[in-house]
Amino acid sequence: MESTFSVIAEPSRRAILSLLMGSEQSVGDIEEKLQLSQPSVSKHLRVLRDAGFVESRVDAQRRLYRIKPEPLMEIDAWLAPFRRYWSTHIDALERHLDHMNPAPSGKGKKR
Amino acid sequence: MESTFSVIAEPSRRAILSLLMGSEQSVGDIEEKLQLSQPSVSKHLRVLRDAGFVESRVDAQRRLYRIKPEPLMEIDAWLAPFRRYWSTHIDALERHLDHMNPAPSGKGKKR
DNA sequence: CCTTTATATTCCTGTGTGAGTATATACGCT
DNA sequence: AGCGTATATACTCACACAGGAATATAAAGG
Repeated sequence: MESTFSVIAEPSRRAILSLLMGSEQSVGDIEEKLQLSQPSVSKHLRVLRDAGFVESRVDAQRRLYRIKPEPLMEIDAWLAPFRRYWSTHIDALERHLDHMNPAPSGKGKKR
Repeated sequence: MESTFSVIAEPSRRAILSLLMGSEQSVGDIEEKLQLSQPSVSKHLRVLRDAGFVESRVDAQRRLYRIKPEPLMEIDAWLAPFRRYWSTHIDALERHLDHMNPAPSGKGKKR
């Protein structure tokens, strides 16, 4: 089974998740709005569901899919320490935004 | 070239990024601390650098790698709308969390 | 029942990628 | 120069995965 991170490595799957953020959608809706083939949509939804990103409910012949938050929250949790890191290292970031200054002409590096 | 998201789909690369969050590290440091082969570390660092996640500076024979924030911030930006989504749909999330917890005490449960 | 609509699954194939091994490059030291 | 250390690259190989085409399953409706 695919890991949480590799699931969202796929652009179509990210697009599906973004689309589902608006409201629940049927397979046909997704197919049309994202211009994907029907089997492709079904297969991506399968992966998303297996990883817990979405769940479905039945509506006659259709299946309506909607987002489940947990896996994305998990990714967000992984990112959290890095967010803290930026805020305590803004200086380093700013230095970087300064762009590369002319190379230090000296040598004398050691360790 | 690999997309920002697929770069962090790789567990070793996420581990490298987490390690670099502490401080800059040489290839050998990473190799030892993460128990990876040297070529593997170098190749992952290549991918990370090509995608802008890290940069290196030279220290004698060694290369010291450190994090660059931009790509992770980009991922964080993609995640942001979903975060807003949770906060406006906390009810649904709570229902879900309720579902996995035993009910506090004698309250009616309907389902 | 048979047909239509909606979705899921199977099979095939090409492509990309991670790991391992071996080799190349770069730098420093004596 | 020659050696040791540190890192990068090349070359397999095996395998996972996305896409397309065809087919299977499911539900509704005449």
